[in-house]
Amino acid sequence: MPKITFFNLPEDKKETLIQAVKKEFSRVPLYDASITNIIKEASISRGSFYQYFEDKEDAFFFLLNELTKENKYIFIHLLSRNHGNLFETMIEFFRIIVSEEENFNFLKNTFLNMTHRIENTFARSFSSTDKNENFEIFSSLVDKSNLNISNDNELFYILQIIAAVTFRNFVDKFARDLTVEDAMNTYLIEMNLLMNGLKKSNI
Amino acid sequence: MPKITFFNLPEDKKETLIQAVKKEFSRVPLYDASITNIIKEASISRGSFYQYFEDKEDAFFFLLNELTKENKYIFIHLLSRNHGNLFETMIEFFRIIVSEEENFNFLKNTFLNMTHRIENTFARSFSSTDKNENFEIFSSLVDKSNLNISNDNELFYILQIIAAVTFRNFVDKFARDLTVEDAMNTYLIEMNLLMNGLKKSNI
DNA sequence: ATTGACATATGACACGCTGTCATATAAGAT
DNA sequence: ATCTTATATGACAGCGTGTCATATGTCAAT
Repeated sequence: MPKITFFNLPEDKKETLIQAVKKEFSRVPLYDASITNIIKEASISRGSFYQYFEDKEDAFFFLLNELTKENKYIFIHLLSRNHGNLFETMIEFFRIIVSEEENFNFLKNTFLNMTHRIENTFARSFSSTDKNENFEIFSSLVDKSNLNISNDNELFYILQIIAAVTFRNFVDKFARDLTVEDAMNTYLIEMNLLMNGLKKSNI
Repeated sequence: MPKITFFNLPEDKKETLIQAVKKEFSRVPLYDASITNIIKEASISRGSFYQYFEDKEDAFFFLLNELTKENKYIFIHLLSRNHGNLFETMIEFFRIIVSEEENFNFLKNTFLNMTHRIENTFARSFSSTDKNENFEIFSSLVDKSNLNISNDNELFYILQIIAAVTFRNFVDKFARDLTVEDAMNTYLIEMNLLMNGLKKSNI
C-alpha cells in the first residue's frame, strides 16, 4: 500500500505520478522497471518517491489494483446483465480485456510475468483468491441452477477452474500476439469443453 | 543455453557448479538470486561464470530443464502404465510433484514466481507448448477413446485446460503451504469437475 | 509577525550487483 | 620448444536501490 503522503498529494501531482508509473510499467515488466525512470518522468526527487511508496512493487501493485477495481466493476455489471450466466459473462469479459488498447503494454508485461501475487491481485476482477467477502458477492450474483454443483461451496472450485483457464488464455493471447478473433476462438472452444466436460459423456 | 565451455567441464566440477546454482535458486526466486552467491559457493571466479552461462536466467533455465526432463520421463512412464488414461495419470503425477522433498524450495520459488517462460518450460513435463514434436508423442500415448473430442487436434485444447488447472493447483499448494492430502483433495475435486463438465448435464 | 510543531521535499551517498575486459594460465598440436 | 587455442581470473565501470541529514513548506497558536 502506498503511504499516507501519497494519498495526501494534490490531485494533479498524484495523477502525474500515476501516469509516470504506468509509463514505466508499460515499457518493461516489474523486475526490469527503474525507479530512476519514474522520478525523471514525474519530475520528483528520489527521496519523494520513497515518501509515497514502499518500493517499486508497492507502486506496481497500486496501479494493478486500480485497474482491477475497474475490471471488477465491469464484470459485475456484465454478470447482472446476463442474469447470472457465468459462461456468457466470462466470454464477454474475456473479449473486453483482450480488446483493451489503452493498457495494452501494461497488460502484456503483466501477463507475461505473472507471479502468484500478481495473479491473485488480478483475479479479484472476476473471482476471489480466498473464500472471502468477494466470494460472497460473486456467489450471490451467479445463477447456480445450471451448474454442476450441489452446494455453494463447490462454486468456489468452479471459479478456480474458470480463472485458471481464462488466465492461460490471456497469457497466450499476449505471448503469441494473437488477434482478438483468434484468441476468442480458442477461448470459446475451451469454455465449451469446460461446460460439457473433457470426458466423453455416456450416450 | 549454457555455453560449450560449460559442457566441456569435467564431471565433478560441473556437478559442484550445478549444486551451487540449485542452492541459490532454492534460497530465493530467479530475480532475487545473486551470481555472487553462486560463484562463492562453487569457488569459481566471476569471469568463469560468464564463460559457462549467458547470465542468471541461463543458469536457471538449464536447471529447470534438467528437472523437466526427469518429470517428463516419469509422466510418460505413468501414462503407459495407466494404459493412456490421462486423468489417472495426471492425478498420480500431481501427487509425485507435490510430495517432492528434495527440490521443495526450488519448486516453491519457481511456482510462486511463474512467468510465462517458466510455465512453458515446466509444462513440457506433461504437455506441450506448441503443436510440436512433444505433442505427437503425448498424442500417440493417450487413450482418446473416452475423451470428448472428435479429432486429434482437439486433444491439444484438452491438454491446455488440464495444464492450466494443474498449474494453479501446484501454485496453490506452495502458496498456502497445503499438506499433500489437502492439495490432493482439491485437485481431485477439480479434476472430477473437469471430466464431467461444469454445467449441469441434462437428465 | 513570530514561534514552534509537524509534514513534505531533496539529492548525495553507501552499498550491492552485473557484465566486461585485459591479462594470466593451461592444454594440445606440430 | 613453440605456436595456437581454450579456459580462468579479478579489477573495474556502470547502474540501480534505499537511506539519511538537511532544507523547505504549512499551519495553528500566541
